[in-house]
This record gives sequence, C-alpha cells and structure tokens, in this order.
Amino acid sequence: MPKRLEFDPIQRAGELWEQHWPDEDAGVYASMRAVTSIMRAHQILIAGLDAMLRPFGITFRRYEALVLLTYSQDGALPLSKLGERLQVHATSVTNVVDRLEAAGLVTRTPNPRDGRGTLAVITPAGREVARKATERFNEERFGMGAMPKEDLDALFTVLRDLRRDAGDFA
Amino acid sequence: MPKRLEFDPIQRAGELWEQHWPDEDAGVYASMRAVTSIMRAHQILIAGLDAMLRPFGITFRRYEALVLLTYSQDGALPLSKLGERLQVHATSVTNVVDRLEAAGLVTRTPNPRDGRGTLAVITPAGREVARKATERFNEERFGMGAMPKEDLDALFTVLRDLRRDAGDFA
DNA sequence: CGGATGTCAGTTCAACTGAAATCC
DNA sequence: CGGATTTCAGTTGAACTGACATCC
Repeated sequence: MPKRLEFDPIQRAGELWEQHWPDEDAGVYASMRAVTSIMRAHQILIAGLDAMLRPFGITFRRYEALVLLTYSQDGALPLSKLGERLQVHATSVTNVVDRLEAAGLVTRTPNPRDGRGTLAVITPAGREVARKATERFNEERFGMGAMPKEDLDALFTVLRDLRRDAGDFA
Repeated sequence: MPKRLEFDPIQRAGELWEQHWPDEDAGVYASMRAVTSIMRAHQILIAGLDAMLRPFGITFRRYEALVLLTYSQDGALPLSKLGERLQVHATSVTNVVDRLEAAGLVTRTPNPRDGRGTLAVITPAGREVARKATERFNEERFGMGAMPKEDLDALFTVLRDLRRDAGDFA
C-alpha cells in the first residue's frame, strides 16, 4: 500500500512528457493521461469490487458470468454465448465455469440443441449469491463513490466508442 | 477471440438491470455501465499496448517504470519512490525491477543517502528502449485510436476525481 | 525502540498459446 | 470435409500476504 502523494502523479507525468517530447500533437499527451488514468481506475475498482465480493467467495469475473445467467431465460447459456457476452477467451470461460461449478453456483449440462456444446445452468445457490452481491454493489454504486450521473454517463459513452472501434460490436 | 456482436453487450446488460432492479436510483445503472466499460477498456488497451511493446521485450508496467526513470534526474530513483509514483505494492516494484535488470535496462545500486534503500538506475540500453517504445506509442496515440482530444481530457478529469477519492493523492 | 525499506516464498487470478476430441 | 465448441496442459504476468533482515 503506497503512501498518498501530495500531487497527481499522472498530471506530473503529462508535464514531463510535454517537456521531453515538445513537438508532438496535443492529442498525444491527452492520450497518455487518459490511458494511464484508465489503468489506475481499473486497479482501484477491481480491488474494491473483489473486496465486496470476498464474503461470497467469488471474483468480479465470476460475478459477471453469474449475473448473465440470472438474466437469461431458464438460467442457462451455452459457454460460447457466455464468452461472447463477456468478451473473454474460450479457455477463460472454461476456467470461470469450473470455479463457479466447484462452488456449487452453476452446473454443466450438455446442450440439447447442439451436441458439441455445453450449457452453464445457474443453481438456486448461484441465484442467491448473485442477488446478495448485486444488493451490495447497488448500495455501494459499484465502487464509483459519489461520482455524478453525468460523469458516469460520459465514461460509458466515450468508452463505448473505444469498444466499438476495437471490434466488440457493430 | 470472441466474435463481434450485433449489439453493445454493456448497453444490453444495463437494460436487463433496470428490468430486474426497477426501484434503484438511476445512478446505480449508470455506475454499472461505467464500471463495466472501464473493465473492458482496460482489457482492450493493455492488449494493444503490450502488443506494441512486444518487439522491445517489456510490458506496460515495466515501460512505465522505465519512463519514470528516464525523466528523473540522473536516471535514478529509490525503489520506494517508484512504488509511490506507479501506485504499486513494494513486492511488485521488486518484481518489475528484477525483470528490467535481467533485461539489462536498469541496474541496482545502494542508495548513498539511505543505507536501507536501493536505487534503480536506467542504463543506456534502457533509455534506448524507452525512447523507441515512446515513439511507437506517440504514433499510435497509446492505442486510443482517433478519439477526440475533448473526450481524452474528459476521461482524465473524471477519473482524476475517482483516483483522488481512492486516496492516491491529496 | 518503532518505523521504513526491500526481498523472499508462496498464493491467487486473469489471460494467453497450442493441441486435441467431439460433433455440426 | 471445414469449422465450431470445449477442454487440457502449460506459460506469463500482476498483485497480493506474511515473514524477515537491515538500517534510519
């Protein structure tokens, strides 16, 4: 746990950047600040969310999968669909479902409509954990503190363009 | 590599959220969308940055440490200062400096002003790698694509509040 | 002494690669 | 058949905890 600084380290880094690379477009400094900010924000948020989830014995990744199952009809989804929605690799899906299954929160069933496939099915215990964890997240606003709704919406909108450009969706 | 979706999965998740938790404050849905967006943006960006750095044999974390050394006087910093500026744990600093040292990009020296401490000192090879990697990042705008400068600045400003609230700086 | 600095051993987790089995 | 689905084995990297030696 590093100590609190008297200045913003990313602001400082941006200033040093402009000194050492004075001929770059202003967008370059702004990009550096934005990217570094996202890195640090991710670190802060994931630590907070995983701490909130610790009583339930799951991580944020596993929580996301659980919620997706909760909101799908019959509480079941092919693993391939899970991977698409969460934008994660097939092997990562296998790992997530392994852990959730070991914790008794989902079960695996052969997909009746595709002999190659497997369905992840949420259990009553899984629904209970998803519900309680979501209540906690709602109370804590997902670790975003008192950030105004306009700022939250701005984050979503700006990053949606980034995700679209990266090919997540059309 | 999951396939491209025909819709925004985070937008969709937000709609499902509002259906299932209709009595929550609107800030809750906005928080969920913002947090999930940051998670995915981090994933996209770190993959792009690490790909750009692959020819240089370093990761983004190591690059950050290298740049910090480049911009410090004498190209040297106590490991404790490195940890503060990068906001990472002491053991992580040890690991980062281990890797950079093994690659010949930094060396360790006892801190002449504090017998407990160690200085990380950047080598000429380290400066060269930092310079070339930074040129590449500047060309690619750190993987932020064609995002307008106003949006980049908005990300920095909004996330600065989050970082401040988390205790990174005063 | 209490506290800061850095390292070491070990753990957890996310994400990846390459290979393989199964089935559409 | 080619291609999709899923798993397995193994690797890397980030981040953590707890313990420890050293030195201010």
